[in-house]
Amino acid sequence: MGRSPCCDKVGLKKGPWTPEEDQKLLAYIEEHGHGSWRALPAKAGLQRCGKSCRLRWTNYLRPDIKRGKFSLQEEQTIIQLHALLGNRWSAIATHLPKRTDNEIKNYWNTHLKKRLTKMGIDPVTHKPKNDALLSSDGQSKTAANLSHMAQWESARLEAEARLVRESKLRSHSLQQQLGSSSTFASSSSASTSASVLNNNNNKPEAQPPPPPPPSRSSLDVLKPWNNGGWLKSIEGSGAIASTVGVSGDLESPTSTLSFSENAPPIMSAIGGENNNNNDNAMPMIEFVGSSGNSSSLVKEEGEQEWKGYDSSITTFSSNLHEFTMSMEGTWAHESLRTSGSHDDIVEEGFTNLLLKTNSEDPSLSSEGGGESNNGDGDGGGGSHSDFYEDNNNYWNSILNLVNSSPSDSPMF
DNA sequence: AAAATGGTCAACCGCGTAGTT
DNA sequence: CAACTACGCGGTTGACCATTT
Repeated sequence: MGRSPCCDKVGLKKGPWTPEEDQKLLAYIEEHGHGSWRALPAKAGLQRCGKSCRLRWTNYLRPDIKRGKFSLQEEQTIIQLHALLGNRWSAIATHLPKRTDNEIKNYWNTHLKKRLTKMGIDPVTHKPKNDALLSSDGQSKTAANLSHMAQWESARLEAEARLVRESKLRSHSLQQQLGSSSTFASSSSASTSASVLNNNNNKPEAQPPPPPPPSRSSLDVLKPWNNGGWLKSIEGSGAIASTVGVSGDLESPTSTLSFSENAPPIMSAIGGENNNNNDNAMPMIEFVGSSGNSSSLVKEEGEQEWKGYDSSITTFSSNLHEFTMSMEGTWAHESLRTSGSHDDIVEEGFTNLLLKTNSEDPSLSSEGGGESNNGDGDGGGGSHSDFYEDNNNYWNSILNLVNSSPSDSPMF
């Protein structure tokens, strides 16, 4: 487990990059691709360690990087994904085209985190701070477990969405290798994408729920999840349709998580690049909710339109809390605790839980969880319209929150 | 005008892990 | 299987700039 000594070598330059260094690195990668980062500096004539070169490339020189202010939609995406994924910046970055994990991380730390804090929302848990204070230790532990489960499921979603990208990038890279000498962009992106995919899938959080499928092949990850039936159950509910191309066929994986208008508006990782004219289009989180909001999504820049935040905060907080509580109830489910059946848990799935966010379910409100959520994804006994409406409210409130919260409100 | 303070962000550091020998 | 290499990730630092005092 030796650590890379590359950065310990003496004589290597550190600190800000000069334009000359940038030019050298850029020219080398354009011509040869980055190849081995460790070997690159010598070949490119740079007095830098490979790590530094990689960082400079991925965070600054890469041609497919968008710089400048984050749009409102990007902010929304970050906040939501952070609620789901925590500080997994690379995973979050996969949903934000042309943004680097470093940039997102910085933006979160310098803008969004503060904004949420000012609003009385814990930026770590995304719960109202008052609520966090009230919760007992036991609840906190349970919530932590739930968070892990949520992360597993969200990771699955990431992987699925990323599959599309990976496949596309591979084919793109292949085309370029076949057709031209300029391969740097696609090869870099492809390797990054693949690596991120592996890395994320292989990086379980502290106490993950049941072990996920083996992750050597990203498709292997998805097979049990998709074929095992939990998605079927969701599909059966009409809530979500997820397909991964031809099973096990990397050639044409298409991944779509789409929702009908009446479906619970969780998030839609829009694959669909196959018929997308924009080659740079990445799977973006698409918030499908009640009307009205969609238009605001295209508003420019988050500095504006942060009005009406207080009511949104209230709604957001309470809904988020309800969501968490329902997760607690589900996670505490006896079958999940004792049966050890991975299928059960897999079938339950975070998405399913999300869809089941129904605070009216009495079994969910009882401590220690009750006999609920046995995973048929049918929405239980409650009325579908109410159920969908609750979920609509939940996600829309997040949208409203972001849409309406002033970045520099005098209120705070 | 100068000093102090705060905000931003590029870059570094250390760790975990996949892959290789 | 152990040792090692290489890489990517997230946390942190520090230089730079803007604003305030």
